[in-house]
Amino acid sequence: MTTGSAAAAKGRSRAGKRVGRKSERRGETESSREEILAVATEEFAQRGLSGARVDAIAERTRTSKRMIYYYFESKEGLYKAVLEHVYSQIRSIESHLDVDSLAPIEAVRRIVELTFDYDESHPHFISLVNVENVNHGQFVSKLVAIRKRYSNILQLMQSVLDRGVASGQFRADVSAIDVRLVIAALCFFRVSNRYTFGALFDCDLADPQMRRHHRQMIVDAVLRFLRA
Amino acid sequence: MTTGSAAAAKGRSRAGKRVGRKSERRGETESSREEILAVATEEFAQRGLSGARVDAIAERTRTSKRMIYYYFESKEGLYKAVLEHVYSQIRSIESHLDVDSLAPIEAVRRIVELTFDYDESHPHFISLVNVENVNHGQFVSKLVAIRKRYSNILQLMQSVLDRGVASGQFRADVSAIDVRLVIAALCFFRVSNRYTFGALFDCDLADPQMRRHHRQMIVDAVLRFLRA
DNA sequence: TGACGTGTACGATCTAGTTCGTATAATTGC
DNA sequence: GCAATTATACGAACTAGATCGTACACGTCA
Repeated sequence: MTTGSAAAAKGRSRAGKRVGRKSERRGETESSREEILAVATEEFAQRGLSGARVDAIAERTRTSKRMIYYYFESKEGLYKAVLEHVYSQIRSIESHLDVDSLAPIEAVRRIVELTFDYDESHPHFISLVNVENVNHGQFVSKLVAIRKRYSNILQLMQSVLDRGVASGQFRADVSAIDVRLVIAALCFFRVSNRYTFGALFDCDLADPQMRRHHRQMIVDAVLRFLRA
Repeated sequence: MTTGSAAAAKGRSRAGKRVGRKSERRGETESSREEILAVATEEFAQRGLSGARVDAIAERTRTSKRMIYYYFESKEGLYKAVLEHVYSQIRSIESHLDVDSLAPIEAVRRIVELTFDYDESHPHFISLVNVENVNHGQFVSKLVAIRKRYSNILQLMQSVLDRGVASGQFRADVSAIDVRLVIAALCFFRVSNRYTFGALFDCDLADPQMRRHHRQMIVDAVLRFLRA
């Protein structure tokens, strides 16, 4: 078991190094490990942790099931890696944006738009978060690196709020976490519940026109929520 | 297969009749069918469609696996029944409420509060909707009876909006579906994402104080969203 | 007697994980 | 500089156990 971990860890760095060489040989940019991860992301997002089949993942890669266990040790290990990967890709959306250089209202608008666009263009991420919640979040809670990043997001949000309150544009009785919740809920729900909401209310949330409309609407809703 | 369906259909009405008798005999109100449905609801909500185990469901009832297949034909059939059951329990929340007798703002407030309270007290429902969305809503789309009810909800909402616009309290450029989306998103997300959101932002959304705070906050957010 | 309701035991299949073995590249010893 | 050894990357086939579903019972009530 200990040897197993060590082997996997080594394999990881090796796989990293390998990219260049192998890509020359095969004319591909993806190492086996990365390919497995990409396919597994889709599979877990579409079928859930228990619904995903290791064999199905293996078949869709150019490599074999053996390699999944070689690199990730177990189905659960692969799932964890997928989760960590998609969460780390967000890279604290806010930190890509120099919110401090924007006026509070403009900063909030940009944060909402970024969140909206990210969620809309990453349905796999949304789906995986859903899967994780169905599983009572057993695995997210262990992603310490990710959690740290999220606390930064809150701090950034808080600074924007503080400036808005100081300038008299925002009300003072809203916390950063509240705003995050409102923004996340409005952006996330559209994507996560597109199938049930779409079916029950007979509308297509993926329609570009609807999407544009809701993008504006959510920005507006959040600003109204914050306005003094 | 046709006979199978017929048997199940008969079984259903039979089971219905049986309730009284059996409850006298065993001193219980639940028929086998209802007991299976209740246990399955929990199981599917906690583990998803593929994660749920028929044997596990059977073990948790006072009856056997045979009866699951007797009444529901298959695991999928049981899942469909569970979904239909939880969706029909909502019974169009709004229709329980005589919105027409309330002033527009008050009507919206009550609708939000009802939605909030329903979602908070039915985490299994939320979880099942999640499961269904991970599965691309293959089954909701077939629940025609449910879909009809939801279109009524929209009509009720529209009438409230119309009155609000007429009285000058609400703005005119918001559709019933938009409001439904905003309300649903804000109420649903708190419950559906309580594990991931809680872990990442290090807070407990189930905390009663937090819940009370958010209940008020969401009402407020929706009203601010609608205000002319 | 015959339809309904129920339990037990079993089978066919699926699936996570493993075993054994190979090829290629890296490293070491001389 | 080259042979020997070792480590990494990979594949095919297999196994043990899980899991859905069924065959065949038996009882019970009208």
